[in-house]
Amino acid sequence: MPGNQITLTFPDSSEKKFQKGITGYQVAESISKGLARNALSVTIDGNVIDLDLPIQNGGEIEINTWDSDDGQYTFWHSSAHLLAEAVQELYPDAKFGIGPPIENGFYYDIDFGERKISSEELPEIEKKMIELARQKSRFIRKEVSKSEALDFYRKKENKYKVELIEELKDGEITFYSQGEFTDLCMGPHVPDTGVIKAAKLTSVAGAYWRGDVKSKQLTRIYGISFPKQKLLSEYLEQVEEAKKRDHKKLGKDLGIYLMDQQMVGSGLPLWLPNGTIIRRKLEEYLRQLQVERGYQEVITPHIANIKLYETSGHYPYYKDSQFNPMKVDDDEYMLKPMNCPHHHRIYDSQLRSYRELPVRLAEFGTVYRYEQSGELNGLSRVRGFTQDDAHIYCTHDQLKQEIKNTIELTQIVFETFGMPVDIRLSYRDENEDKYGGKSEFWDRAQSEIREASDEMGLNYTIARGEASFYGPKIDFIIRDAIGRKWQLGTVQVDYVMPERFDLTYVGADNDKHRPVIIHRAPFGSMERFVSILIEHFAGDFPLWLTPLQIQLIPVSDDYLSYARKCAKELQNRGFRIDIDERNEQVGAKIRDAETTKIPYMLIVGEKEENNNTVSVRRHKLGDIGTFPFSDFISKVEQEAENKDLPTEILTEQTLNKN
RNA sequence: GCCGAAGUAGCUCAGGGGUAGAGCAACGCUCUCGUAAAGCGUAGGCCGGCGGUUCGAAUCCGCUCUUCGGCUCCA
Repeated sequence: MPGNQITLTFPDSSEKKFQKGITGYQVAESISKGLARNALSVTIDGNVIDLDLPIQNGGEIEINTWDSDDGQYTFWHSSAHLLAEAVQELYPDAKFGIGPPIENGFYYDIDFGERKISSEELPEIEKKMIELARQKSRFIRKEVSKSEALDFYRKKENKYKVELIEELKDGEITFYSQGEFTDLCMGPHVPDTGVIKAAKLTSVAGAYWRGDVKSKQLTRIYGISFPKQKLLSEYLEQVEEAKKRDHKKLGKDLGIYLMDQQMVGSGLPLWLPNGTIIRRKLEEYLRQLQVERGYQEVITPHIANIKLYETSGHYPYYKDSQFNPMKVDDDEYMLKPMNCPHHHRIYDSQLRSYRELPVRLAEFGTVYRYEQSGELNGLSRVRGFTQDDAHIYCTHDQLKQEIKNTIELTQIVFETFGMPVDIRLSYRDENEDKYGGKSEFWDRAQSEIREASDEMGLNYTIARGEASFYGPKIDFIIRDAIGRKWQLGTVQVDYVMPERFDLTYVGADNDKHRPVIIHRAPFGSMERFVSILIEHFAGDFPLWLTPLQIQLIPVSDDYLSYARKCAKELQNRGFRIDIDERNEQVGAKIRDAETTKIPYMLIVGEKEENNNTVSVRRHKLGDIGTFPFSDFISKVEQEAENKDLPTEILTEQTLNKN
């Protein structure tokens, strides 16, 4: 009977008819046995459900395996339940909070009462998890009434689940059980625990119940799991790789920055000579791009009268994350927490005509914010940092084009570093109190950034509730060389500050009008960007950025003069070079240059001196042969000029494309 | 700020109630050397800080500071 049939559309757009009430598993089976074996859950019209639930209505269907995000989500969600089951067996008094999947694994928040769990106990829990997984217990879904659910957890004296259930509607409450463990859960889950072949509990940490500082702090156990042992090993290798790249370690090894807790203070980095070269090179690079695009650079002081921030509304709005004001004469002054208000005053310092708009004011401006001590982290989270800030004052008619220009600039920047970019449009959500400015402006700004993105043919996602308080924004989320995502640059539209600072321009009609402001910062913060670059390149910077570019290694003292001659020539052409004049063997000098990640080594001895050549070693590649000195110079000049990426990055990208 | 872990030489780490250890780095001397570590020697530490227990503490206990992993926050 046709009434009993539903039509399902597969990801490849093919359609198939099925009996109403068929399960996801059966659909998978109808495609292939392998798919059915690997299936973890099924997504129908965007809703992820269990494989054994009957499908009542047609729609878009996707069978989720480990290879899809939904599949991994299901897998890790079930793993969280497995973790809870193991904990329940080992610590019968434990009370469970919530246990969701996350980007890389899962966690469970647990109240262990007076007992403290240390990381030494994790292997035992891990062992129990695998033992339980081997029992291949099925995940059984059960619909329960609200009173039943409340009864169940009241008996267990679990106030957390009771609190959660009280907020749910009767009729939509489900429990999931596997083995001896039952949990309040809306699902979905994998068919049985047997699919979890490998698990690793990675850390234990405190976490407030429902993220509320005033609530009780529960013990959060983090873990990750896989359907194959091999995947776990690969994951652990990747974690090791990330550790090797840690900018805090490399930053110290390579002499990039220093944190001096004793006398300077937490979160206040000291840039060492090597780090300063990298930072200045980045600044020069962006400055050049900005000059080409009509930006004007300005410099503003590090403190200002508090009136400035009261006018912008940042104070007292962000009072908790600012350094306390200080008394100066009869006024209060503050360390500047952002550059924008200063730029607004520069804009407002003269009468502006529509003919001179857009005015684009740029500054590498250092700002100070009071971050909580526990939040500080190397260069990536600090209390004093420099933004590659700029504010573009333009007319409403110019807005879209200016947005496009800033997007284009940001894209060029990340391309230079070999970082693929994902774009996110951050809109406001329904909670209008969180935001300033008129509703109509918001709607207009949101559609402008969307139109600009569309016209540029960008792929983007929309995130509601991620806007800043004064306007919607475009966030650039980059992926580094080992696939991690970082939110970097942003472009923000602002209709609020022009009002607050009463900014105007004289239009063609001879009337005063409000400009619109675009805030933008491709790097975001120089400190954080450098920390990400260090990890992205694993310290092997492109030639143009690297602090020491060429190491000259004379074979013995007899060839020092030739080495000095070459060095002088390279220096004259602007290269950063060093001669290893130490009384060491060649092998040792090479080794030291290699471990400090210097891109080029020039070994010079009798042969080279006689033929006016250099023997060239490239970092990580080794000996690449002997070249006439002049050929070497043109090769490296070109490499630096083109801002070529280190070979390895190029290789990884090429591989990723295939 | 809160939870957990850790602080021993410039770096990486061992030790552990009875005079503080190694490797690398540094410094000195010898070797003048051909593609990832020459040899010998010297120096280097209030075992993060304060207090307690003890005849005696780097070691045990308490507090504190700092760092790391999380939580919260991020204009």
